[in-house]
Amino acid sequence: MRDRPPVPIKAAVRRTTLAVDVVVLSPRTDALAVLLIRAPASARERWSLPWDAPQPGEGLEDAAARIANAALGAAPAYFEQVGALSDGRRHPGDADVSVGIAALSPAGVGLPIEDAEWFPLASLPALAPRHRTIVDRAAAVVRQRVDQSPLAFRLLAPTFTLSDLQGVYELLLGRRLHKASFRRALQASYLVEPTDEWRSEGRGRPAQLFRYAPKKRRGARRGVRFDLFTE
Amino acid sequence: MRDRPPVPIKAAVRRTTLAVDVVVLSPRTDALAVLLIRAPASARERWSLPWDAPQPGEGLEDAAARIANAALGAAPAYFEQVGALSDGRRHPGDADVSVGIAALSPAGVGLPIEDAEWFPLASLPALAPRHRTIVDRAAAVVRQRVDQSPLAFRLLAPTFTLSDLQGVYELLLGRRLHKASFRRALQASYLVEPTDEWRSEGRGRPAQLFRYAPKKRRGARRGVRFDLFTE
DNA sequence: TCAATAGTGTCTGTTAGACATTATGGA
DNA sequence: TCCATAATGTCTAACAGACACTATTGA
Repeated sequence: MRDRPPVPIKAAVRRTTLAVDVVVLSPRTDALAVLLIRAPASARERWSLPWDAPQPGEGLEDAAARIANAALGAAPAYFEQVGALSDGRRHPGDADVSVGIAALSPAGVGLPIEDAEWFPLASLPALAPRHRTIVDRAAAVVRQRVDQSPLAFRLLAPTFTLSDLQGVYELLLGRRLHKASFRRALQASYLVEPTDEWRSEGRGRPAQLFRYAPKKRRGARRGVRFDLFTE
Repeated sequence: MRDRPPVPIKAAVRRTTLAVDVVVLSPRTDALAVLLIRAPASARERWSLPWDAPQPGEGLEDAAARIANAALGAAPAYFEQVGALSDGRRHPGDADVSVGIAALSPAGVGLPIEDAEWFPLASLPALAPRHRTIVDRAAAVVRQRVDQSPLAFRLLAPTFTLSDLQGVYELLLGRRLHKASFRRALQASYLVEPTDEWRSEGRGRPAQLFRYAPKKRRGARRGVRFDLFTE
């Protein structure tokens, strides 16, 4: 059992082409939307994710910020890495390895450039296979981390109503939530504080505006949930 | 507002040096342990994570499997990507970008090569700064995903007692769990099935052996938890 | 006045943790 | 016999969801 290949302690590092592919997500008209840019006529698909190679010395999140900014016309509020992919799937720039990054932006922020457009997550046009995978993974990552990470608040303006917040959670989770339970749990979490402003939208009672203001508190210490469902 | 930099639709892809850094995790004597390999005398730190550049055409997980196999002498049971890093922190091979991958292996599997050793997660020797970051992130990722992913079962032999399983969860979560609650939740999850074998270890009543055998079931549909704790 | 939305109080079934008890082996 | 560990039953407090109700605005 001692004739295994030696450990590559100081292996020769090969050179690889690397792309940062950004999934800019934003709530648009009752659906999560992705920002896509029009591809040149020569490309096989007509749309693609905003992407680029990182500049020398530029961090991956910095590159993602630059790329998102160029397409959206504003800096997204939050970045979450989706992971690195180097399967055989085709990338528009034929990069060997892609780092997928989800960028979250509130509705109505920024003015996308002429060649960019929002598409609902549920009805995307054809994308290069690797971009398709990255979008799917980004959506999964965002859904998975929504209650460990303040993701939802990054899809909202600095002040928001509790119905706004619940709406974002419903978009992210893809299902309706119970209003009273949602507010009770939110109250117990000390994540938001009320402002003294109210917003009136058409009919109905005006809603109080809140802001994200998490209070330090000890972790929940709850039991194991075994939330694996094999589908 | 139209004089923003053009979108890099077809940017020139630069070449980058890429490393896959593997955090092999295994339960050893009541603590999670990481497999490190002895670095050459010329290196600044005496130990490092097993790592290598991916071969041309080799997927990242394939590379991680090859690298882990070379150090551990056996294939780990599970891989979970930790993410890509390209901050300025120093890497033993000076790679521009590292992809960190956590590899899980049951206790007692494999025979580490001569230059490899297990270190408890809580008392690691000095590592190159980027390796240190990757280890910390791997531990965080594993802790975070333990109830969405069958991680715990990959740190156990194919059959195990419920006390074994609870012990692994306690290692991963870093806290004690309530026995009756743990078993109730496990029962309700349909993740394990009993075998007709029993194991007697020293004193005490012998324990029944179980195996991981998840049944298809619908997702839990529970409410939002707001499990962000800012510490 | 009606319609629509915000926000809250109460009830009930479920569940997590505390505690106690039984079961079964080895020393 | 005693001790250690496995496995399970019961009680209780906390919680999630259903439902109903009040509050406050615009049409």
